[in-house]
Amino acid sequence: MAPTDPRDTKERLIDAAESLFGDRGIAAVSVRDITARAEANIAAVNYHFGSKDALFLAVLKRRMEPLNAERLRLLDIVEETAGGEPPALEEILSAFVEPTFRVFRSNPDFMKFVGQLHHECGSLADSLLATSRFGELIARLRIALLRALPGSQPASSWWGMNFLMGAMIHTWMGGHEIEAISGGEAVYGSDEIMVERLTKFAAAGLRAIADVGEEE
Amino acid sequence: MAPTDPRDTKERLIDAAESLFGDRGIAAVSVRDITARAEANIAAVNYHFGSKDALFLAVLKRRMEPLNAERLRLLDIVEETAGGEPPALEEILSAFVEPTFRVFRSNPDFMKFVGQLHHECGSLADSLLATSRFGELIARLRIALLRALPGSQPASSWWGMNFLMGAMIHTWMGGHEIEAISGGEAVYGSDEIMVERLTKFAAAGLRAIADVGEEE
DNA sequence: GTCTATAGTACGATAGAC
DNA sequence: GTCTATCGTACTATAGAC
Repeated sequence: MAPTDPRDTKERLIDAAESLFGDRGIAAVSVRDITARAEANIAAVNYHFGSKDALFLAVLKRRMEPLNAERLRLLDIVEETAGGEPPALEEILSAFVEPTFRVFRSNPDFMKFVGQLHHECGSLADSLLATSRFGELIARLRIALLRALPGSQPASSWWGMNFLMGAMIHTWMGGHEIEAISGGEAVYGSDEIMVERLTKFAAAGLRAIADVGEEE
Repeated sequence: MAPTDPRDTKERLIDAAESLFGDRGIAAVSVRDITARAEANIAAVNYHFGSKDALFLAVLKRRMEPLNAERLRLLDIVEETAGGEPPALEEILSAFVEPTFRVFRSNPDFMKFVGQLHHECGSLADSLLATSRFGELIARLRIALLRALPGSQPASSWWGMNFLMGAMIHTWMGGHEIEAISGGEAVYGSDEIMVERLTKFAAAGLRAIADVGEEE
């Protein structure tokens, strides 16, 4: 029987894998799950990608490359607009956060997949760092944060970035949960408001911990 | 051959499961992995617990029950000490955060396991909410936050709690990662400093988003 | 490029000897 | 309480027909 989705098998496999990886994690999804969802034959993953791991990398690269390129582009704009001055903390963080919520709106499964990846500690997590200019992005972000927080402890901005990443990942993965726990009081609302919440939260947090750990 | 660990098989199984669940997630760990690590027979999990799921619940309850009881106790103390006034935001958050870092020092695998649990969306995640007074803890925390942030948007404190949970989970699970990425600049340091960083970060963040989403 | 069939392995769980 | 042996199932990957 012909699949209901008209796109070619290779693309349907990436879509199916993205969706399942985001929902259940990478290790917990079988090739059979993926081919069933994609309405493809069991052998299709191996034919088109060679292995489950290679399919995983294809899923990661398809959206991560344009996503990180966009974040770097926004960082450029923020710094150019500010002239020689250090830009406001909120604007720097927004360049890092906002594009992910744009992807989240159109492809929530992908951002959940990235969240899963951050917490599946094995060798797979390293592929995130090695892929799609992620290391370059972190380095640029770090320099911008240090300029925006003159005199702060070097460790503080690292831990602040760590907290922001955690808050972001948890929001991608658990937004629904909070809506349920709160009995409807915490509504996701628009992306704009969520980005505003996250960037204001992290900017104020970074300023508050700038001197934690300082010698007396 | 006798196991090298002198404790009884049941306890060794819980220890082994906790450690493996924290490292790799729950779904990715097999009963065989657990019994091998515990130096027990393959049939031991079924004999002592009945199933892998029942062992999972035993791992969760063993430390989660005393942990949440301690968080509720600290919340009581913070509120009593403040008399009728609302306590400072930092102190409320510390009651929620500090005990987890005490457990993290002695049993890092357990807190990583809890982090894994929060992000493995299936039916297992619900067991966290249903276990060990977690719902009660969240409700108490929420009321305290609202009193400490008078006039704030109801949704804001929910999202702030969500961000704090994410930052905390990511720190349990990825502390090592940040130390590596930072090239040694972000050292974990003492629990006291990490708790101080997290509570100051979240308190300032909560104040900063208190009025986000307000009608004009 | 898509299918069937299957090799080879690992899984959770249980029965029954000791 | 611990062992061996095994059932029934699911897994990744591949070979070979069409």
